[in-house]
Amino acid sequence: MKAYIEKISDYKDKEVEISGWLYNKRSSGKIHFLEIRDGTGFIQVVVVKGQVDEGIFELCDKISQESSVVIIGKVREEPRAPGGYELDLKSIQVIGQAEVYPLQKKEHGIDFLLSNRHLWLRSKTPWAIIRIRDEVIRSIIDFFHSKDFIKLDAPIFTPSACEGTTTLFEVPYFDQKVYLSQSGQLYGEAGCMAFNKIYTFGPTFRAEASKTRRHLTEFWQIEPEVAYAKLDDIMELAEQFVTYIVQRVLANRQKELKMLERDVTILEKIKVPFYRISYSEAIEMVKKQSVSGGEVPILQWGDDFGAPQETYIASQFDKPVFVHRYPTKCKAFYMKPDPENTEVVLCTDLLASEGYGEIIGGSQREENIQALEKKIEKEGLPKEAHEWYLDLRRYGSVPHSGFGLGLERLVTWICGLHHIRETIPFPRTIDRVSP
RNA sequence: UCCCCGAUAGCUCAAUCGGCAGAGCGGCUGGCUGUUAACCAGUAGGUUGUAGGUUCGAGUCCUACUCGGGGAGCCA
Repeated sequence: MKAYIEKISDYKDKEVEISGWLYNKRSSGKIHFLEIRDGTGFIQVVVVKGQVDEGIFELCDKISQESSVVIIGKVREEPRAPGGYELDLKSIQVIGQAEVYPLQKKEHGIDFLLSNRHLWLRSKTPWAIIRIRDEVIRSIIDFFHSKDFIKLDAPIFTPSACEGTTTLFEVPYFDQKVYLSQSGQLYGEAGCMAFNKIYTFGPTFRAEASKTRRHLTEFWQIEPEVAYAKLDDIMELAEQFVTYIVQRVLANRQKELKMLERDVTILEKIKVPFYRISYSEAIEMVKKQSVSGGEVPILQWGDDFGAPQETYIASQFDKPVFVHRYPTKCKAFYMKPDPENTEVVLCTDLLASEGYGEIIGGSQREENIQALEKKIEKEGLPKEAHEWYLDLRRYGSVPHSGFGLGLERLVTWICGLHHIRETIPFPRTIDRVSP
């Protein structure tokens, strides 16, 4: 009976056929331990001399790492085996004998691993991370559909910049130039006026010359946009959203979190409501720690937070924290100023706990056409390119709000990783575009 | 874009003051009946990133370049 390793406990004491690859081999003269992976999991196969054909025993000694094999064996519960189950081998067929495999069971440098990303994906750590990423993606889709959001696919080729042109990738497009999308938001705003509640989910591109553990040039963004929603409404939506995803990963990907040695007690605390502080309160927090001898440099009201301040603020909370109402001059043209204080805009950043930093940025959008036109002019953005966007204010404008979540930053935090590049199958960074 | 660091065997790294280029892993050969990145013995494996310079002598010092890593700013 054909089986997958992921479901092997369903086949206790039964004979199964597994199609996979030889992950590792340990041998002890008259007994071989083959660690087999089939993409769904890993399992140890035992081959004892005298209990199988002499030919099979000899063959097992010669199979190289990562050779593809189809094996038949009996499933047995075994406390000594990693995973709790092992297979007593009946027969084995080598489909493709592998050449000497470049990746070893010992430590490698990051340059070598990234150059061999197509093979590295087979190893346990990347395998666990990408499976958690998949669970996050499924959760995103399930969450929004359970709340009757429509998935709206924003274009990748865009004629204009959303927030300036310096970070855009320019590509030739017949006789003109277009840019790779760095956000689906403006299209999302059009979508929410047509469908009320929408979300976009797709790859976005930023040509930022950033060389940090938090940046990719190609990353996936989720951007819900809701008609008639105010800032408080989308903060509620955002905390429900993040909570739902984290709890789903905890429910369905325990094994993978354990492989990554993630402290799940921290994740178990991630439940609504999250903390909410204003930008002004955050500035005060930073000042206060400095007065009492802290090392984080203080900022004046009006400065944007740097990495040390953001890390400090997030580290003061055991759950993610919303920082809302930033100074108007720090933020994008489409954000609506707070009617109670026009020095600040109705925006919010969600900072993940443990110093992982910003995972969400959102705002209530400016719905007034005169105010928006003024902002576009002030920031020197091309008016013609934004005409269709201004139409959204001409024809039945309403308050509306949305946010953007970076998938890879979320996965980095959930997995407790050091670097964002491990959360995407084939990372694109400033100086690496292959494999 | 700016600052810092690195490049030696297939991989991870040593090499004292400028003085014979070395180990572990992986490969190959042999041994081992419960291994967990198995272990033990033997063995092959090198244009020290590239170009130039200093020196009796350069992996080591100097200059430039290439590639990579870490961080800042900016951002998700």
